[in-house]
Amino acid sequence: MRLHFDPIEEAGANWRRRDWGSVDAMMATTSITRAHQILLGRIDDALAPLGLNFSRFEVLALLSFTREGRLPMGKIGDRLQVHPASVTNTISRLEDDGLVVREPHPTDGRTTLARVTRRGRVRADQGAARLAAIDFGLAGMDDASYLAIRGVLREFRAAAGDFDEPAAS
Amino acid sequence: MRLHFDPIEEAGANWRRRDWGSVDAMMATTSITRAHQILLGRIDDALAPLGLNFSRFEVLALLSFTREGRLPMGKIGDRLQVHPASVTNTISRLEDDGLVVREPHPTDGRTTLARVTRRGRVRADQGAARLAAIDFGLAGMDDASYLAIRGVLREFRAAAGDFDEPAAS
DNA sequence: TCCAGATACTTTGACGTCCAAGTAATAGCT
DNA sequence: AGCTATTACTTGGACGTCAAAGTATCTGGA
Repeated sequence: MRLHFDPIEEAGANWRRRDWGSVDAMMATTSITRAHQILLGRIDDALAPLGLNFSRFEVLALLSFTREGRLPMGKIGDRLQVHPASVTNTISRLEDDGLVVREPHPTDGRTTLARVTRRGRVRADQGAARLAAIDFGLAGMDDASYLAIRGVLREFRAAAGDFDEPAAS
Repeated sequence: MRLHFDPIEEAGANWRRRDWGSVDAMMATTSITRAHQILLGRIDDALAPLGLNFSRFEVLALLSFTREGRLPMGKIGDRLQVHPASVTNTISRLEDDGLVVREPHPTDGRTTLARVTRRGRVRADQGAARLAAIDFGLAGMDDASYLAIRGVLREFRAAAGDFDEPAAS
């Protein structure tokens, strides 16, 4: 279904007519929401043939970046900003596919480590190649726009307390 | 959990080290994903006291913008870019709360109309006020950034076929 | 040493979204 | 009119996320 007008501009006009306020913020937020929806759809489509979705791929990539290819479940959640229950679920599915294994922590009995397997590393490489091939869903956008988005949103994420700003702002 | 570094910058460094390609696109997409996550969390928190989430609010707002306060289910899905099954679910829940009613289409027996009730209109107004109060989750961002985001993403959405560009590009 | 509180993960249940299949009604062609 | 394809919505199942409760383990103070 292709609309013959920009639904966000339309919403902005309605919002203004109603005098509901914060029109520019509404349009910006809605733009981000819609862009996210498009991107996630493309990414999941690209990864589907590998039996991955974006969440699973992110975990594989994160593990493969570490020195020993493993992390405590909790750290994975912290890094990827997902709920512990979601980590449990994601790791269980990756384990079912033999891309990850669970290991006990050597000294802390509470902690479970997830370790990426050889197959998992291969799968991560394949996923990365597929994502790069579609420019992470952003295909067609120019480099300046990449940087603009990243810059504006980095500021936003920092203000939201997503991470500590470096001392020298 | 507040990290002491920007996880996206970190991911970019790892990605580059691995030579996985499309680093700037990866960082831009990840930024959008994370921003969306933050925004949706704030918005749903703001609407929760009203028994709404963003999806439900969007439907109420959309209906209240129409001349007669009603639309076919399918049109709602087209406008908000959500699956028909999701529309069914959302409308059912709004109906349970008395914010919307289903009506048969006067001439087309296949079609069901959703109509916003008086209570639904009030609830939409309340939701809009709450969202405006938090600047749609973007609080703290300046007006120039709103416009920058909207401009860049509008181009992206148009390229993605989200809507037809006006003749004079 | 012992125990209360904190930490780490899992389990259960509620909710939202999507896909695929099913039901009902309309539209178009003959 | 009659038949077929299309359209509109709903239902059931799979999956992902989150919150809250449960289990196991660790930590730190008495």
